[in-house]
Amino acid sequence: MPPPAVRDITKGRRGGYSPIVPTNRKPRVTIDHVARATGVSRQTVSRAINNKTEIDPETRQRILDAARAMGYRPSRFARGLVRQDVITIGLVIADVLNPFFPEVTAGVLQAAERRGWQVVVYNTGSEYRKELEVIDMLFDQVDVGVAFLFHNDAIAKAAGANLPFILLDTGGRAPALPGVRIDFESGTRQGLEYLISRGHRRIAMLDDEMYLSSEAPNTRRELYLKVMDERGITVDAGWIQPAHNSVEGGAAAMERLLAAHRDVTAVFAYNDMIAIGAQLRARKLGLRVPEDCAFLGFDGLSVGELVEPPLTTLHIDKRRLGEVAVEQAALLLGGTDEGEIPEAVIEPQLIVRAST
Amino acid sequence: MPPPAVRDITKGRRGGYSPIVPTNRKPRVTIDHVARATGVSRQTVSRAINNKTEIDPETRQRILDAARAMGYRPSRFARGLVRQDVITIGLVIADVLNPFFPEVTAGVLQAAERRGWQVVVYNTGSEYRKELEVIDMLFDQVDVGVAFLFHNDAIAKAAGANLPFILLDTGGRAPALPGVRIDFESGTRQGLEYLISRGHRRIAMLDDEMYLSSEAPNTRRELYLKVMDERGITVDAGWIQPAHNSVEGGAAAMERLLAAHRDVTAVFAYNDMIAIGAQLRARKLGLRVPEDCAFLGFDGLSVGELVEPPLTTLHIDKRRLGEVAVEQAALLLGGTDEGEIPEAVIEPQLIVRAST
DNA sequence: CTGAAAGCGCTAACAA
DNA sequence: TTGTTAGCGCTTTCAG
Repeated sequence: MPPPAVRDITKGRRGGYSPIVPTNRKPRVTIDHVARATGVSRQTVSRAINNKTEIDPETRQRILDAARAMGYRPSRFARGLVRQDVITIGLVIADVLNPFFPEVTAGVLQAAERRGWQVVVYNTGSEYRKELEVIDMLFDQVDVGVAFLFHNDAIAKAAGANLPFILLDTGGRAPALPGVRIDFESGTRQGLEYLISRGHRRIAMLDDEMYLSSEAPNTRRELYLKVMDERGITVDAGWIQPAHNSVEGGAAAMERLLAAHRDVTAVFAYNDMIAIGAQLRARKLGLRVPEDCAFLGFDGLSVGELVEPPLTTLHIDKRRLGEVAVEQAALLLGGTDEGEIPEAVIEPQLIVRAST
Repeated sequence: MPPPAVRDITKGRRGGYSPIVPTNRKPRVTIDHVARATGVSRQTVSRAINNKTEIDPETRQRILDAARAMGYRPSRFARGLVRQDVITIGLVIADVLNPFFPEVTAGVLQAAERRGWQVVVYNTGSEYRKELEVIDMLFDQVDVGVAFLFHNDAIAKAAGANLPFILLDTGGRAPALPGVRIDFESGTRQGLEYLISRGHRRIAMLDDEMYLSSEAPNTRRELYLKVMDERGITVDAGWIQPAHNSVEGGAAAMERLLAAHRDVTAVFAYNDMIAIGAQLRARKLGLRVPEDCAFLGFDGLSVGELVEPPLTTLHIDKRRLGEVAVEQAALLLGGTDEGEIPEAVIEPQLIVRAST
């Protein structure tokens, strides 16, 4: 037998409705309480709360006052259960602190607001475990997932989860899920051809270190190799440096690159954050930008306009990316079959500034 | 009598379960469907879905397979109704695109995740109507609000809404609601005293234009006036320029300032974004920073480290701000009375970089 | 204008 | 191990 004494105390405290000693968790005020307190039926309370017309204005006011005084708040669960209308979208991003994602989020929030949808946000840090966990959460808590997923296992899990799902950046992987594709191939091509047209040949690449071991095809690095090859430029293996996806990561990678290959004349970075860090460090080490070394980013973050010199970049319309994803989610929820969702493509645009 | 024909057609389309022509909205698969399909009670299905122990492994698997095949997904509403455990916090921010807020959001998301809470995000743009609207949404959709609110009417509404509510930045207003206070007075004092100690006297202020008509006391502008007065420095009205809260706004304000008062030697900006825009424009107009004019920001955004010269700023621990707010929300939900919530204060810290 | 009945989809408690 | 019985709190018919 378990010791009942202890248990009873606990129960007593939680369940006790002592009007003097405030209990820890206040019991919920329900529509029935309000109905009883005002001497009407709960339907009438419901009418008052929901601003229905079929109700005596006086009664309504009386009920509203009482409800407010009692601290009544309708349960969203009970409500949602009966009128299945509130739609919640689960937005999964890698890192709120990377300016790329707030812009995507802005697009998602705007599109969602237009439709009266809610947006729950999850941050994964692109960690394997978190990505898998978050899919379970989505499954339980939202009507549709819109997600940046790095790991193939997570994508596979999402695909098998019986949950409407849209990928932000389907990224050349097998189209297990509908979503938006960012045309990195076009971007990479635009960027490198531009550099080459400006006379650069020894073009280094600072890659996101996470993609070193990636199973994903069509990474920016592979596209870089492909385009360089097409142009008949032999890439020295040392030109490619892995970088942590951050300003500091870009700086460190640049330092390593310069130690080994001081002769590169341009740097093609995985993204703007890495490019900015690299450029900053290069200048600190005495190089002139772009005369000694040019820098090309990828993303088109607005911070690129603020650094010295302003960063040339392959601009992605991140806001639109978020909006389009929500539109696709709407199609999915509207009953369109997963296979029928038209592929949306975001095409990067070269923006030339002073860093090249 | 209403014309029934039209109505009937509508009803027929929505309710028709034609197996050939897919209807627009597929009817929800419920636990009962799965139960019937597998020949067990719905309780058993529930056990299988929720990984309970009291169930034959074989039965469980059979049910799980069927559920998956049928596309069954438990309703979060029905579930929430019975086990009242999932807590959702409504995070209201002014602008996702201002780097200040993603940092706060990071703190909120992290603290929420630790507790297993959901976070729904709303963006108001500090618009009067949106702020008011969002409070209605919160009231309906979340368990507790954590919000940046600019307009006093919105704060008042939130205070009267019978919803647990925490303010991010209570900002010297009447303590209608618990929340975190950012100690702008301390920050302003640190910043201005530092500038004065460096010999500056003609210190301009670029204020957020939204606060021109604000009812809030203790704005950064008023604190600036107060400290300058304490130091015996007479402030020329023209030193104060309103700026749109953005880099471009800061730039425009700086240009106006220089047109009228080229003799100022330092600029105290409402925040980093404005400071960065101002500094950029000043340099473009030929001023040397900090020799001709020094710049001091407020926020401590990481972008301040990337500009040229790096920005001196009053750093606010935004991440901690978000975390603390969630901790206060937890107290509120735990039953602590609103008045008992201890005031949390975030103290800005002067970070000296090359812009001063 | 108001109330009674029914049920949204699920799980906790109790029986079998 | 499984099924039955009660709700969770609300809104939607349908009667009065």
